[in-house]
Amino acid sequence: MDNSLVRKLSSFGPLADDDRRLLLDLTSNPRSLRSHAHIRVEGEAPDTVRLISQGFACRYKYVETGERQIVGYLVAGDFCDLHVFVLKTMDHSIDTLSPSKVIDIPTKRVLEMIERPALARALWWSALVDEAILREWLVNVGQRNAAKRIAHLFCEIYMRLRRVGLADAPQFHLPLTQIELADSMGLSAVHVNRALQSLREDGLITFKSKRLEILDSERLREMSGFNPSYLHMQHGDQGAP
Amino acid sequence: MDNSLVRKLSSFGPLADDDRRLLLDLTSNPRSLRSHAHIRVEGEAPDTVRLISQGFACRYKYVETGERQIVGYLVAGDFCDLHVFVLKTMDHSIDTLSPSKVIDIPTKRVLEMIERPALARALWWSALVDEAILREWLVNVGQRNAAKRIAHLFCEIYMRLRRVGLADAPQFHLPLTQIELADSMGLSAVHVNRALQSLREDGLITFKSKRLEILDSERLREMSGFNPSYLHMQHGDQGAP
DNA sequence: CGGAACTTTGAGTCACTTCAATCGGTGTGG
DNA sequence: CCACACCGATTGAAGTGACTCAAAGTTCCG
Repeated sequence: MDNSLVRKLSSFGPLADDDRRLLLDLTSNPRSLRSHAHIRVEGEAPDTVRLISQGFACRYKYVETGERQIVGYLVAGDFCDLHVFVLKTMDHSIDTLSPSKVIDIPTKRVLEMIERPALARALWWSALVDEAILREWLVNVGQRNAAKRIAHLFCEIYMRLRRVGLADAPQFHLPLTQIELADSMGLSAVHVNRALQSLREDGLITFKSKRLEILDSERLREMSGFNPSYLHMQHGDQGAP
Repeated sequence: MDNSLVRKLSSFGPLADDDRRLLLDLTSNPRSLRSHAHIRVEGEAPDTVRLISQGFACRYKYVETGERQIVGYLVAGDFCDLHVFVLKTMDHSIDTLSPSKVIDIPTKRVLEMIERPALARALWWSALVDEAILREWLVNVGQRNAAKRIAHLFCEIYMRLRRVGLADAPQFHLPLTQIELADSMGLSAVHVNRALQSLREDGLITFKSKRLEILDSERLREMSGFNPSYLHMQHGDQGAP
């Protein structure tokens, strides 16, 4: 028996059976959300920890001009917020990008998790990796051109999906529009379109009907400067297909 | 009795006397570092938690082209790494930017801190705020033009220095070169220079000999879209001078 | 079938880059 | 105490990656 959360936390280190069982217990009874539903809204004060159990979502923030910046994607096994007990309000929002399932973990259960050293460490690891991903996005947007940014993002998502068992082959469902890609990478949608064309012309990817295929993952990684070490996958494969 | 760490954690919530005492105990015996010394190097495996007790430092990462992206600044009271027990290696480096003092907190002491609920929450808060700052940097670099990015950064640093009692007036020591500003904001040094000129011409700041003066903090905040809520300062002032 | 949302293309513009030179301050060794 | 060297700040000029605007094409879906 297995699910995305268990798989993800296992990529940090092996879990004992009872820890695994506790995690599996949590994930019963998910709530279904349609595409483009609000999971969290900036300013609200969550009193549970919310977990994505299926689907895709994104974190984002609006700026004064009305533009938005997507600051991260969430896939199955990712926590929306580990704020409970600590931060009063959300400083950003989270929306689904596809029909999804989410689980609300009541604070009581979170405490149970934290009391188990292995799970406490695994949660801490998960938070540190989220932060490392954010750093890498900043590097990406700050230093790379459009094609490289997008290529780097694709490499990252591929690795993260593999980690939870959702992308055995370098070919997977990726429910992003070019507009959403633009909002993630600090680019205009028009320019994203042209950058994608160039990646296609170079034989690196195809991306059509929300389906991404990585044709040459070695070259994609190299041209984008992708180095998966920031994902801190201490166990399991480091990615070569 | 007081120090930067205590002040910073107090901006999250009041501390009991014994918690405060424990924090003060930690901060005896700092180690002095010259300017531009390495605090942490990408790839190393820290076995302590390192804390900046005086001075300025920056986190950064190099990309394949040899450019670097600075992904954050550290001021007195900031932790370099809360990785211990969890992450094997550093995925980025940290250098001082001025003569500084750092403190190594052995894992034993970290455990003592975590055993106290109030301190555990305060550390968790500190980590969550670091992540929020990173998100805001991504928004900044992804969505704003050069002058606004720099203005936003100045607002942030001002708030963070106030929080630890290092900037009573909107005028303080800021040991950054234009090159470092460029590396932070994803800009060229030449363009940073011109953006600074425009901020000066608009009567918003002066910045000379590593000294920043904010002439009109209200307008600086407004033009850069700075909203301090992401710093989650639940106690203490929210910033208007 | 029709409309909305997304993708693609073209043309013109602009923010930011690169290259290159100069200027200024500061530390150092003779 | 001066001369040199070095680093950072500044300026100018030319190039370009990415943007905006606008229109047309395509896909999706009720």
